Amino acid sequence: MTQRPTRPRPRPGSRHPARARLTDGHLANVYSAACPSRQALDRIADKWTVLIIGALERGPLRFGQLRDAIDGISEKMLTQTLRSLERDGLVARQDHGTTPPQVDYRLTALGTTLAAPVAAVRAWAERYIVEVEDARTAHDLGQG
Amino acid sequence: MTQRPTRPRPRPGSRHPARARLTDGHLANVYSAACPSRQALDRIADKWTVLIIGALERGPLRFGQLRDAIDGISEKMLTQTLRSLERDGLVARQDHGTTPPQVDYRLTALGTTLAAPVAAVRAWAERYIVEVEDARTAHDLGQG
DNA sequence: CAGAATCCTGTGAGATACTG
DNA sequence: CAGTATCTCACAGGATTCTG
Repeated sequence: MTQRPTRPRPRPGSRHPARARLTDGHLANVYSAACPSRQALDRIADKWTVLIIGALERGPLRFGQLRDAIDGISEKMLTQTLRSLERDGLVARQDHGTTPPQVDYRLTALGTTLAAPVAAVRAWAERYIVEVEDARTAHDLGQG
Repeated sequence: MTQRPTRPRPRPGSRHPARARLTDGHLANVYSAACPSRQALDRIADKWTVLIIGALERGPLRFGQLRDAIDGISEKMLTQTLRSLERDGLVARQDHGTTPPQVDYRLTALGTTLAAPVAAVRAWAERYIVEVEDARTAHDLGQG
């Protein structure tokens, strides 16, 4: 999904071996893959994560409701992503212990803080999708 | 990366066949995978996309500068993602036609509108990474 | 330098079946 | 209902080499 804990570690014998310098502060916005906030980004910048956070924005939902709300997600990915979000303290899982089982998911306080940025991205997508599509068809026409 | 044009199309014979209803407006934030803004999201919610947009935020960069600025990206993924961004009208490529070749990339006007939301997400990551890590270790300790 | 072309592998992710 | 367990495979994506 996104957690790739056993990332093969960029082999030292690579062709672009770190490329060390960056002598001046010219490229200040460099942050290494090891940088914690980069890892957080890697986690957040994920399709299903964004969609789940978005779906939970308005309140708790049950497993099945999430599955239905997020078109195209498989139960497997839903479960996996929810587990990750739970682990990262963004989503809380509440099992009511009833039978048939009833479990719901809600954003934690931390998760709520993420909802705003995510909503901004979604808003962008909704606002500018037309421009993107236009650019795309224009580009494709140009290329044949 | 994100473009998976030949996605095997969620087979109609699937076990959760659309699940049709959603009778009431209860889950208003459902948008199907076919919905355009969903597709835009699928494109945007990508690790490399976010990082490239972020890197170009402050001004044009050349290919090598981007490669160096974005730790962990391979030349292949950089090229691919740049091509996609170009196609979507978010990034403009300028080839100076010199030898040795010199090409630089900059955000288009459209791309610039995306920089803000993306920056918000990055800001979130930087601000809350600690909480996420804490939650994670707490959770992992709880589970053994 | 900025890529294109190739080869190869890990894993993201769907399909299916089983269970309390 | 809310999962878990498997099997499977396409493809994302890294490594490497080549070129104008």
